[in-house]
Amino acid sequence: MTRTPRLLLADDHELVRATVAALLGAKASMDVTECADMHAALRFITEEGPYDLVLLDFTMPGMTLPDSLEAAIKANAPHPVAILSGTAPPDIARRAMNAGARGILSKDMAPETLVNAVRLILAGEQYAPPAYLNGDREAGRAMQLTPREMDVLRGICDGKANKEIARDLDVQEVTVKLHLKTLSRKLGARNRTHAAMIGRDLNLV
Amino acid sequence: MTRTPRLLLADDHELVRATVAALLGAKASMDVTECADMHAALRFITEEGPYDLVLLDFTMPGMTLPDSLEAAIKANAPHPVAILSGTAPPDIARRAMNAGARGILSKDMAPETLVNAVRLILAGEQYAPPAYLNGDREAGRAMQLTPREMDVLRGICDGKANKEIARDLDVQEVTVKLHLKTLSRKLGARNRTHAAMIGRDLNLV
DNA sequence: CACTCCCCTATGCTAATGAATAAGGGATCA
DNA sequence: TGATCCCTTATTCATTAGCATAGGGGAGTG
Repeated sequence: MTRTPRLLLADDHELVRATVAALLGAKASMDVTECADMHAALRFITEEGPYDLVLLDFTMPGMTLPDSLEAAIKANAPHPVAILSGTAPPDIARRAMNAGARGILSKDMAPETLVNAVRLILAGEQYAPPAYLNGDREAGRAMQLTPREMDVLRGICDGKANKEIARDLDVQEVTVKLHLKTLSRKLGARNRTHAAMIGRDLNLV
Repeated sequence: MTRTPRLLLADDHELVRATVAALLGAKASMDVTECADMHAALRFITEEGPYDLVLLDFTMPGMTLPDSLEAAIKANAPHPVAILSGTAPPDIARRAMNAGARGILSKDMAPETLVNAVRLILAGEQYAPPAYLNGDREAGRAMQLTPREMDVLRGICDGKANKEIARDLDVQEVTVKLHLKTLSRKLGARNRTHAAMIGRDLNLV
């Protein structure tokens, strides 16, 4: 790549913008434009784009999945759009990739990794942490779900009530609740339904 | 196919057995063996099998998914095993097919359709109602989910609470509950989590 | 042995879900 | 103009889910 890549970085956290922009701008010699919400991002893309790469925070004003992501992808076509996430739960990642995002970047990746991931996407590849991409069961094990937690998750995915799962596993209902709470924490789920969906996305069931 | 196909029909409802056996036996000239539970089915398969096709009710004594289904498939290999369902919710169908079942037959299919489906499977094909097989969105529309119900289902699949969905859709929480109840009935789901999984399986989200 | 991790249980509480019933407004169609 | 369907809201109620805190027992490891 001979030309200086032009990037658009959209994130409502100023600290994140500054950090990432410094990293990609100063250390990787890229031309980084910044903005703080989805509306501005779309304006930048249509008026000054397409950019070689658009990085979108997935929690920022105006950002919706998949609508505004798709709008950005369409506006920036054929150049790639990637998601910059704090902690993107796997289902968000899946939906973003399904919608056509070319990568999932995490804000707490090692700086070198982040730069390399951006270069990868600029080169036309995809990038997503292995745990995100089309869940092989290794991802699940890496997530350290204990056998009992798996049992409970399976029950949840069948739409069973805690009481029912407790009967099946021959334990008390409180125990099921405990496992559910811990596995939800591990999966980044906000409740049983979310946990079930994430488990399904990771092919844990 | 020159030889008379040998079938094993396992269902704990005598009426169903009689009906289906008469249909396949008398009208389609097949040699149908009957039994009433999973234990007997496995015994028949190992002692007198393999059959050209094994038909298993998915709600009968001893039947478990995926364990005993897999046992039957293994015992009857390489000949096919199919599920005979009353009203198999899509997630059951998916899991059965994933486990290696070669078809999903419904007890309330038109008799000709049932016979044809059996012949199809005997010929080495697969059979499942279109609504079951890897959900194209047509299946969803066929299931008549109204736009609002789809909105609610999407919210559920994101792990959102009713209150949250209500805010997003700008309606009252009771309205969300109503939509949830009706869509759950349509999908055959027992609760929100189950509905979310079924919706996911049908690619409605 | 002390430490950690997994598994299980108990108590107590608040919030969310689910179900039932009743009913009004708007759109479409015969 | 009924009939039907979708969307909406209200009210009430029982059940479930979810959270926090506190603890015991077992298995494995430095």
